[in-house]
Amino acid sequence: MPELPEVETVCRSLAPRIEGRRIERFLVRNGSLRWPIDPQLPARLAGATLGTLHRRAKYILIESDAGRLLIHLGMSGSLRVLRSPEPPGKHDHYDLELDDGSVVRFNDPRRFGSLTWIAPDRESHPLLDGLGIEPLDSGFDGGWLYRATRGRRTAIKLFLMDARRIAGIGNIYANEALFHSGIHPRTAATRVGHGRCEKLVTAVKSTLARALEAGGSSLRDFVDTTGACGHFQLEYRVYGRDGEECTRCGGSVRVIRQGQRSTFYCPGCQR
DNA sequence: CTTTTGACCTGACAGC
DNA sequence: TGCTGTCAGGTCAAAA
Repeated sequence: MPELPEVETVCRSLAPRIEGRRIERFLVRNGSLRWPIDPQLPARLAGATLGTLHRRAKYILIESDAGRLLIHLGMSGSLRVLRSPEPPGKHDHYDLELDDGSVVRFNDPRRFGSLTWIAPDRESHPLLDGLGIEPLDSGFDGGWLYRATRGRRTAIKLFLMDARRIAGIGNIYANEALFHSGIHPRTAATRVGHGRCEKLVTAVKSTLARALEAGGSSLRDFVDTTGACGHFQLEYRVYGRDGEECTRCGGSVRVIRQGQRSTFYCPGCQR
């Protein structure tokens, strides 16, 4: 579930509920996530006051006077804010109990998510170092993409998804953006010229922005309730539509494998 | 350095 | 019904 727009939505929804709140108790039920949760973490953060939230790629950063929390939702993670107590489920791995009685609860069946900590005296974190440009930043433009792809023979779709180049474009958005820009996902990155770089950047930005709108609207109370997805999936042109009719040319959407992930595209529209 | 592959996990679903 | 295999929104680490 957590794509970049969804992580952004979670941040926006979470921020007003937790900024300025104090952590009364930090309860870890199962610390074996992608990386084990530091056993010292609950003690270090008990009593801390939470500050501003930020998103970097698909990471959620939460400032506090005892250091920063770095949260990743992985493939199946979600965060909810509970207003009244509720018995924890099988995959509810940790709770942040806040001073207003609410509980921030992390659920993640596959446990690909993570919770790490950046000490107050540390500038950054190894997981954040080396992340590429944010796709919604103004610096990410056609010229940037053109320069960055010169000499790169990897497929353009894999390039889009390489976090050390561009941070936060997931499988869905790579597929959708390539469809909207008419580029075949297997095209060598270095063979995408000026014009198509411009087009691709525009497609990436508009697809993400559109999904943020869609996610934002139906995810407004995401952290309060069920963790249901937004409705951007209703706008998928190729993702998950293997064998279905292309909405643009009427041809058949195809699926191939790239980097052990499924790539969906329209052979008629994408060259 | 770049590119590819394996690994981490559970759950849902298709096919037998 | 139950078994087996495949796939899933991510991404790091190791191998090639």
